[in-house]
Amino acid sequence: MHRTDLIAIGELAARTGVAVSAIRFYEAKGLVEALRTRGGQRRFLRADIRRVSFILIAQQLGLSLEEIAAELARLPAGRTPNGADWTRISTGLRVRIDGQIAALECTRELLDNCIGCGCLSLKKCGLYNCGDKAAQRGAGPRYVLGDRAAEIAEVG
Amino acid sequence: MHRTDLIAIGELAARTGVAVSAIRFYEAKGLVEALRTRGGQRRFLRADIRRVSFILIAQQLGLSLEEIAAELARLPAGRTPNGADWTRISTGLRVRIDGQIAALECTRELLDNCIGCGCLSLKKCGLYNCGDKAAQRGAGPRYVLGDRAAEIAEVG
DNA sequence: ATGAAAGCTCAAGTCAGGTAGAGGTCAAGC
DNA sequence: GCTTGACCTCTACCTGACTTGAGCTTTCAT
Repeated sequence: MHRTDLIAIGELAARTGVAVSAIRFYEAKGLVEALRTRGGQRRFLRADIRRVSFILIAQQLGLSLEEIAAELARLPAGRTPNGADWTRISTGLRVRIDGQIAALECTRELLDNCIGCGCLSLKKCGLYNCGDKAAQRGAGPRYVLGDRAAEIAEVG
Repeated sequence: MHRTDLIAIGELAARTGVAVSAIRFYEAKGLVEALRTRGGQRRFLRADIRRVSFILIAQQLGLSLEEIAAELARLPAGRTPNGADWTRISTGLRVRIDGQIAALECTRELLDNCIGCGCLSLKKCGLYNCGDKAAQRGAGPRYVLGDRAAEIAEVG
């Protein structure tokens, strides 16, 4: 149990459910780091299983890999992160969840008003202004969506 | 007010805040339909402003264009959709919002447990099983995320 | 000592949801 | 009738998050 602390990429993949190719991709993006054997193969720390788990959870909450990298950067340097470290960093996610819920509740309320009149008037409803959060959720090419919709004319 | 019922693509763009290129893209995807002038220019119905507005709102809730197309397909054929039609179709979105909120609340609760122990153990937490909704939110290449994470081993 | 399984790099492809630009046409007001 | 701005098609490109494949090497159990 002293040298098995290092695991191969395949095992990390199996333990986290992430594809091997994805782990290499994460490494390229700086989300995880690997030691190398003399032969050039990657060897990860057991602690990296938690790290990858965190990536998955954060992704589900809509963080981009870049944002996740920023969060992970706050883990202690040099030392292997422990339970308390993960607790601290995960607490940030909770705040994000709260924000998302609030935005959705706002959207729901506005939609209810809209359902009442069937208008779908962007101006009246303000359906677009419910938290930038709501707009940003969902990766992909939606960068603009939040900004765009602020002052849109009324429905003809 | 009888022939101005038809609007050019630029006006539809201006009224909805969507780029002209995006409207053409939506047409290509079958989300909107256009009549054509003899010269080949697109002419939209005023009612299409509502249609595009619906697309925007649904997008914010995380529906893909394909899903939105499916929703829109339920609008009355032949007849121009009226307020009641939009009310009916928008009500579907409300259900979706409720589901998203529930999934987030579940995730939050599980995360709270996790924060308690700092484990990030996917098996123990079940953080991934909180509503397939939560997993699918966020378009882009995440198709797999929901399926993948079901039976993942415990953290070493 | 060897052979299969797992790993390596690097370039290219995929998918969603678009944008940008080239090169040419239409419509409307003067 | 002409000009100018809006419109047309088509191809190519963009981002994010990966996957796929080719061609080659390392590791490990026997």
